[in-house]
Amino acid sequence: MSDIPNEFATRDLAQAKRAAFTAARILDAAEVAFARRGLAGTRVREIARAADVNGATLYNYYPSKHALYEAVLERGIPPLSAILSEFAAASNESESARHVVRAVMQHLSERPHLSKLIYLEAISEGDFLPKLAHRWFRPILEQIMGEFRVRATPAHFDEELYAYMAALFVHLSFGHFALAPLLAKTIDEDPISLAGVERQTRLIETLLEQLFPRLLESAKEDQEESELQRE
Amino acid sequence: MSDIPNEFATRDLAQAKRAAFTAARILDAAEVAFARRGLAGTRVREIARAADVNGATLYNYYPSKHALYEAVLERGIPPLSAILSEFAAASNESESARHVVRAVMQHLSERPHLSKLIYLEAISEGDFLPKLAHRWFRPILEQIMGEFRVRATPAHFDEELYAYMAALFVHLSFGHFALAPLLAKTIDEDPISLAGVERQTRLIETLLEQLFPRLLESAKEDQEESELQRE
DNA sequence: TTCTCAAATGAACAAATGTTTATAGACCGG
DNA sequence: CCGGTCTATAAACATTTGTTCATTTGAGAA
Repeated sequence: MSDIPNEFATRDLAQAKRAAFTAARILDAAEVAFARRGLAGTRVREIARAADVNGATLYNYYPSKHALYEAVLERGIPPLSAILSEFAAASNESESARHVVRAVMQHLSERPHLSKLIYLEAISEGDFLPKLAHRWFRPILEQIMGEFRVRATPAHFDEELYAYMAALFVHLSFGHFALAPLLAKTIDEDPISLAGVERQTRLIETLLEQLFPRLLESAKEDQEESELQRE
Repeated sequence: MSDIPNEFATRDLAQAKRAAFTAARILDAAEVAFARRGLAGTRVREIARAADVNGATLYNYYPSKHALYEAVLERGIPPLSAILSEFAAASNESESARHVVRAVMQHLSERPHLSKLIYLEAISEGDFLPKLAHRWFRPILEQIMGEFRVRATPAHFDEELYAYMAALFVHLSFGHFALAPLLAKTIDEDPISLAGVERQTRLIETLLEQLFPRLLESAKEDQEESELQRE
């Protein structure tokens, strides 16, 4: 099976390496471009120029602009899910929520385009949105729901309330990177800098760990209130 | 000054009305389109089709696609600022924060494109972003800073921390509408429906009114901590 | 060096883009 | 019904768009 003639093997290996390199360069450039203007707003030649290849070269690796766009998202999502499932395994320890927050924020600060890609896809209601919902957002939701069911409270709430709490977490982490350019133009500190990310991370940590039980309590009251009103 | 010949006046009035009507129809269609795909991703003909006018008609009212885009944003921002300044006037009563939240959320649910426009402009770092920062985001920041300075605590924090708290509010209100399509694909309830908006409004109210003093306390500790570490 | 073959390219294509211009249409006072 | 004036249109323009294809380049094997 592995007895490919050596001459060919080494040759193919070298070529495969080169090919992989350009493919990656194109994918990186595409990520940056798509994260700024979205699928419809990005020009193929612009990606090519940024990747320093001819416009036609791009089509040696990806059959279409749309396919390239999907490739960008397909590469971006798994690591995000990985962070969650990693902590889901050992989630019995009490500090786990704090750790997830830090891990997510650190990952996002290393790949600041991800948040923007997700927001753009959501806002424009693109073709990829269903996949995004099922492969990325639903797992987050499940994780947070499980977390709260176990630790926070004996009472249980509608699915929707959990979903909104999961969304709250997303708003504060992913949203921070999506809105960063606006915040940057308003204050002096760069929200994407180490200091900025650290500050936001602490804010989320404080909110989630220390205050969420209270939030649950109060939400319970709200819910009972509105159940009363319903009668 | 007002003695314009009557014949002309009535004629002009009727025509002005018609013109204003089409101009508004174009502006509305443009708002929807730009809120989905942003400036670069939106096609002029697409706006024209949605407004049910010929592509050329559009240029009788707006000199360029870019100008039309700016007109959309110029119309959207003032009401947002108005909500704030309205409550800023009578902000001594204790329930004011709660009222601002409700007012903002209600306004956004009536004009759900606004959030998306803002997020798109921020993400793509468009030409309008500086104006957005100074005319919309900075006032919010000032308002919230003032609020906290007066009521919350004797200690004071860096400008940046206040900014991030203002941003927190924006994430949860505006971000809710921007991310709504994703949330909608993940759960059953439509986040933009009356029930959905009400739920999110309560979440924010609970968070801000009941929990923010504690958040400030804890943030103060964090700050002192990091000041200690700095030495 | 020469040969081979995948990788990269320049030139070309039809369709779509933002915008302009010359013409037709609608409204209203006479 | 007429004539003027503003509004709306169809057709056209140059450029840019996504994509294809025939050709050239370049690195490794002989």
